[in-house]
Amino acid sequence: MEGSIKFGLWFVYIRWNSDNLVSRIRFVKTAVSGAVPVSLSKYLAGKVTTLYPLESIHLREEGTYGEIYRQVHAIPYGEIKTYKEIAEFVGTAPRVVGLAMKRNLTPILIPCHRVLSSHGLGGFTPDISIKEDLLKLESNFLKKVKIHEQDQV
DNA sequence: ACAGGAGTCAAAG
DNA sequence: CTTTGACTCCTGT
Repeated sequence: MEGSIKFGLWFVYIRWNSDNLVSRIRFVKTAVSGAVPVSLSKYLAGKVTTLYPLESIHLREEGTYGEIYRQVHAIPYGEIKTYKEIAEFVGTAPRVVGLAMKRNLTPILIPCHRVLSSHGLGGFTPDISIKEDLLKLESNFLKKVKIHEQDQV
């Protein structure tokens, strides 16, 4: 199954199967017909913090890249880590983490936007502004939650 | 066998 | 502040 949904100036394309296993997520300029999973549209609307029950094919991968993808996947919503931190945990070089992120077939699901460089944002394909938007989306959601909690006290 | 990354750090201009 | 070079190590060819 496949489909797309608008996100800012881009469309998020997604392809998945009946087991909620996602094989591809991509940022494209023009819409692809078809609906997307509810959890994805809610996430992009800033209404939920989890993509469950969607799962990335990368999590089942063997070897160094698999380790990297699992570590990145474990970064909580709204939090960030550096390429270096991930590299040290997995036991490899920061550049290898960068490479793995560039070849990430399922961004958002494997939240590569939460991995920044030591000095700045780091990169993002096809456009760095998407990375900024996703980070903004998550920090805005967390702010709202805080305000709501204060109301209840 | 080899070149190249979504990186990092120190040193120099 | 910006540029340069050394270091790193996995992947695709």
